Amino acid sequence: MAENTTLASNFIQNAIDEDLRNGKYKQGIHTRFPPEPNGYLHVGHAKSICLNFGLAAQYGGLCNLRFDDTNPTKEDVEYVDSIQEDVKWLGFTWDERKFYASDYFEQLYEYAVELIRRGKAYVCDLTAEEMRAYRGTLTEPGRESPYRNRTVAENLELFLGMKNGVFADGERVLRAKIDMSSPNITMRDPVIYRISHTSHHRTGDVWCIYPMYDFAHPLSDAIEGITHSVCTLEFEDHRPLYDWLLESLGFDVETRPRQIEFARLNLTNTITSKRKLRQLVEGGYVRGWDDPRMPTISGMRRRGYTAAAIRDFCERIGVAKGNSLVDVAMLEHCVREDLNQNAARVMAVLRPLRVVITNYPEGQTEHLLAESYPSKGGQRYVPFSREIYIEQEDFMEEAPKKFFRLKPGGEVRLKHAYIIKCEEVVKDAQGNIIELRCTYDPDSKMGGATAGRKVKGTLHWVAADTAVKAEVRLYDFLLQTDENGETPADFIAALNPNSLEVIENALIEPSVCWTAAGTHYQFLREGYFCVDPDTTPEHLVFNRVAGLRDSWAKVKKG
RNA sequence: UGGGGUAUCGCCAAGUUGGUAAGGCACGGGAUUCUGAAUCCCGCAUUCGUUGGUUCGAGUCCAGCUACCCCAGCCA
Repeated sequence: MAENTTLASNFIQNAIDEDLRNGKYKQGIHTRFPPEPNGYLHVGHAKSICLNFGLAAQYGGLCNLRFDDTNPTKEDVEYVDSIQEDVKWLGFTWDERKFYASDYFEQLYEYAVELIRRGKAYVCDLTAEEMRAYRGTLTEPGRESPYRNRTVAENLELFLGMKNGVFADGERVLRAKIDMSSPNITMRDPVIYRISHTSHHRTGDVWCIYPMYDFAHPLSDAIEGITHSVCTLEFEDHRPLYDWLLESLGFDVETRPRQIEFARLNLTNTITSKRKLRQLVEGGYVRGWDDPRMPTISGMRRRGYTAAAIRDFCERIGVAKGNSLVDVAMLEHCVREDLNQNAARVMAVLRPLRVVITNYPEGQTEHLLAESYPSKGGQRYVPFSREIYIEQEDFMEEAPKKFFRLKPGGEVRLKHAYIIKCEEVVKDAQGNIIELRCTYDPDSKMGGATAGRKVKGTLHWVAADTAVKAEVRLYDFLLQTDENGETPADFIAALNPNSLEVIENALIEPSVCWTAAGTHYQFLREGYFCVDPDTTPEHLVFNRVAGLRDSWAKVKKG
């Protein structure tokens, strides 16, 4: 592509480059995307997906998809299915390398046994509350558990008992034996296995003990031969534990995985917390995980965001270690840029105002040639007749000086058609404008004698007799954020009551009557739209992906 | 008051061994236009949280200070 755009490097690439220079990871770069199947993926995950798969591609390596399914109480197959669909849709492939942490339960168990044998883990009988008390605080060291010095044999037997289900949930845990006085709380003998008599979505009731993230993750990485385990900032404190485990179990320093942390994505006007998104779904604030207002991958897909736009966005925002809040305008810019190239142009009138062209022959219809892609070519025919509809917003009886649209006595160009002049305004008993009576310049269409005449405005329109009715759904931000773009503490109270506006009776040119869900269009002068899956042959439904940039709106505001 | 992090334009973000501040978004101005879109120009940090120090020279090195984020789940 353009070589004048210097792609910014990031600290992760620098770290990998350095590792490579130092002769580490001769086996090649290997990353992984490790979602927990406890919810739908959102934009924040898209950043991680692009990063992990992107890094692998960039270094000629591989990236695995791995479900981090070590907590059966929160996970479900519904989520593993949606996650795969979303990653694929984003344009990435894991080939045969789809794994589950649960694939390794047996090996993980063996590693835990080995840790016990090496005197580096013990079974602890403290209750959760007691353990909290023993852990100490941020400023005070913890105290050693009275069960810390059990013999290896005793630990082995107890751990086997845990595995065999002789204990109840919470009765005992397996802990790593590290350092209760460590200033890093993560190192104060962290729990690595807990008892939970819960059936797992993949392993069923085979296990009643499940490994904790801190234990399962580094080992899963090592088992898969991951070289760079990229995760978010909050795991930075866990890195010493990650390394401790691999070291304690004897993994080779030159080849074992290295954890690198980056800052998660925050977007203005956007919720990027799985927990909060779930609240929206379960509380009925949206129609589901794929509601077009949701920042989930499935929501954005339904809304009409393209995978290319999302990938471009992830590339542009970069990767760093500082917490940041990206302006959602950046995302919108990326969709517009993609859709401007790739969406067919079409005319649709959202809020119709009837216009009768009094000097146009009754009963006549012309099929005017119109370009569909300004940049790529492609054409279609648009029918024109005596009665048409224009946008209500495009007429003003008392227009300000800078209003380049229709006004009494004024002229305007109808896109792909003629220049018309407003001769009369028809109102109902209440004074509402219900119709405009205009005349047209018969020579002003493309190729005509007066085609070159300059009029200030150009309007989109549809012919009354051939227009197709459509439902159009307009979206606004789900979340109203403060001036700084921050999400208020009570985000439910900050939800935008006007995030969805449904227009039942929009009119669209007949060329789009056959269209499939997911097809993108630019409705001329209105924005980018995408056919919603609710569409049927009898009832078209469009989602507005994004409006066009609107400098008139700025002028209007002053 | 413990530990781990981060501080470069309104928002993201480059800045490899110190050599005299990339790029994108947003914004402003102009050109162009049968989409007030797109496109095209042009503008937009004498300054890198702050205070000192080292140096011919520091965003990059040193010291102090300040601000913000994360950590006390048998969640991930």
